[in-house]
Amino acid sequence: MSSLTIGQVAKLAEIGTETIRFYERENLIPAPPRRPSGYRSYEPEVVDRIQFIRRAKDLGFSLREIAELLSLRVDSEAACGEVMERATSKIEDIQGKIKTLSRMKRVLTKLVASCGANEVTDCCPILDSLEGR
Amino acid sequence: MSSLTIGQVAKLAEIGTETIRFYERENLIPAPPRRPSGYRSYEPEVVDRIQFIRRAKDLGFSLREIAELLSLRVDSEAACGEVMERATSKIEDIQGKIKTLSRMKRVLTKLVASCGANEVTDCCPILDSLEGR
DNA sequence: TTAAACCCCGTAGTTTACTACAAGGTCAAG
DNA sequence: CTTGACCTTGTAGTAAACTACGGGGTTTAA
Repeated sequence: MSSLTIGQVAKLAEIGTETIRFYERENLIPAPPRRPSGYRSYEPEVVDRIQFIRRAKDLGFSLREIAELLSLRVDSEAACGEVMERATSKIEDIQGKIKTLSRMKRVLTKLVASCGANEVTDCCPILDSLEGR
Repeated sequence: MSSLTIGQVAKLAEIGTETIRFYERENLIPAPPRRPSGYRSYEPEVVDRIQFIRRAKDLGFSLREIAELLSLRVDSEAACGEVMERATSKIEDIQGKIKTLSRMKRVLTKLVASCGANEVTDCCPILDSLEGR
């Protein structure tokens, strides 16, 4: 038996069962088939999908944006162009985030370095001056 | 006169005046001096700070975490060690985000590439399979 | 000197993303 | 064959981060 109950999925994905149902209502995960009793019956892959949602959320994507990311696929030739367009814009978005994070990291690294260098009074660059663009 | 009213700051930072007051209440920006009338009088640097907050928020940091980031500085020798510790943990956090974003970008790039390659039926890798750890 | 545009404070409402019941049905171990 | 852990739906409550009033005082440009 490769199918899981909602509770088993919740445990594997380290998330509450109500959050899974909430994601189902919000169309972030597909409604699974049901057992005769009405219990949801999940394939193990749903765990990956939930973990993807969690990671994306942690990166500042809203659930709406995550739904868009998850819908980026092509079934028919016709949709290809539109998907490419959306994917390309997401890539730019992501590239921007990476750039900002890299700058933040560089400033923090400098902060740590100057702290270590034992510059006694007022020894660290202030983070305030980080992002004046 | 280099000082700004809240409305001028709001316009420059592309944000509402109520949000600025909200950030003040939440200690994300310092309470500015007042004019005799009670009007807030800002130095232009506050605009940078607000933009930093906006960027950090977009990267998935909560306002609490942003407040922490903004407080990373050292005035006395004593605080140095603790600041270094906090900064180091933030660097790791940021590094993790960069890594996940890079993976997302790689998968999306592959998606776009395979779309362009004109693989007609079911031509794109599904994003579902993105983050199985 | 007055009217539009701005500021003050306080409180209340909204959106997003959960999180917690309540009332009841199901399953599996002893 | 029952009991405790688990599932169902639906509704309501919460936390974070704004956002929008209302009732008033201030500035500034005509």
